[in-house]
Amino acid sequence: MEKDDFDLQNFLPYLLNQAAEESSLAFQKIYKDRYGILRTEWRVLFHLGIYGRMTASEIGDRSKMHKTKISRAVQKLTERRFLTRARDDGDRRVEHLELTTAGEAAYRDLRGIAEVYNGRLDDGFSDEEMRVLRVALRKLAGMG
Amino acid sequence: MEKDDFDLQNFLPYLLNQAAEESSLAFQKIYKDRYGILRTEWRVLFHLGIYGRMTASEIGDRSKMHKTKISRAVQKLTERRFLTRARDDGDRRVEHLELTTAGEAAYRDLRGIAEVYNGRLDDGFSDEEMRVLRVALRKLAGMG
DNA sequence: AGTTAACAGTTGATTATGTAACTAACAATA
DNA sequence: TATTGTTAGTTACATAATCAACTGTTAACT
Repeated sequence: MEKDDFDLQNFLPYLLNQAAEESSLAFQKIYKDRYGILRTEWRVLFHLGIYGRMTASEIGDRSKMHKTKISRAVQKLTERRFLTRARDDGDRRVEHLELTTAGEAAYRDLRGIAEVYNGRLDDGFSDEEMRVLRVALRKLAGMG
Repeated sequence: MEKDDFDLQNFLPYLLNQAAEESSLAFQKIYKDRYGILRTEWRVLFHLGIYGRMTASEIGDRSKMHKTKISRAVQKLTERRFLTRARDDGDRRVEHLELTTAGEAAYRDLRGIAEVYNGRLDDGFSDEEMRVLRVALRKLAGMG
C-alpha cells in the first residue's frame, strides 16, 4: 500500500509529539474549564506550587519555557490573584513570585487531579515498563 | 528544598511534552533553515512522500491534525511548488494531493536526515528499551 | 568614575493556531 | 425533484506563540 517504507510512527520526534498531545488533551480540558487558564499558566502555577517562592528566570531554567511566555503567564496569574510579585531588595531587577491563598488552592486542586490522571495513564503498563519509559523520556528531554 | 513533593518530571503529559520538544528541536531547525517550512508543512510533506497521492482528509485521519492546519499547509506547499492539487472526477469536493519533483526531492532529503537523526536518538538505548518505549508511546498516542 | 557588557523582565509586531461559520458538492429519502 | 443531512475543504475572527527590540538594573573592566 505504501509508496515509501519510511515509518513516521517510528520517528521519535513525531511519535513523542503524538503521545504528548493525546495524553494531555483531557487534562488540558480540566484546567481550562475549571480555571480558564492556559498550558503556560498551568505550568507556572505548578512550579510555584511545588517549589514555592521563585523568580521568572528560575521557572524558565527549570521548565525551558521562553521568558516572554512566562512573563505573560505571570501577568495573567497576577490578574487572577493567583500569585504575588515582590521586588528583590538586593537586586531590583529580580522579582520573587509566590502563590496567593487562592493560587495555592487552585494548585492543590489541580495537583490532585493530575495525580489521579497520571495514575490512569500509568494503568496498562507494568512497573518495569513505566520505569523504562520514564528513564527514556527524561534522557530524551535532556534531564537525564 | 521543595515545598511540595509532587514531581512534575513524573507527570506524563509534562514529561512527554518536554521530551517531544527537546527531541524535535534540532530537526526542526534543519527543515526550517533548509526549506523554510513549518512543522505542519513538514508533516504533510512526509505523508505524501510516504503514502503517495492522498487527499487532505486522509492526511487528517492519519495524522490527527486539524483540517484547517492541513488546509493552510497545503496552500503553502502549493505556493512553493512542492505539491499539486487535482480535483477528483467522480466527487468534485475531493482534491488529490501529490508531490511535485521538487517536493519529492525535498522529502527524500529530509527523510534521509530524519533517519540519521532518529538513529542518533536511539543511541543510548538498548533494543529492549527502544521496544518498550515505542510500544508505550504508541499506546499513549492512541495508536495502540 | 566612566564605559561596556550582561541580565531580568516587558512590550510590540508578526506569525501561527483554534473555533466556528461558511461554500460547494454529494447522498438519502420522501 | 424538493428537503434534509453529510462531507471536503476554506475562510474569518479571536487568541496565542514567537522574535526582536526595548527598559531598567547590576557587574566587570579600564
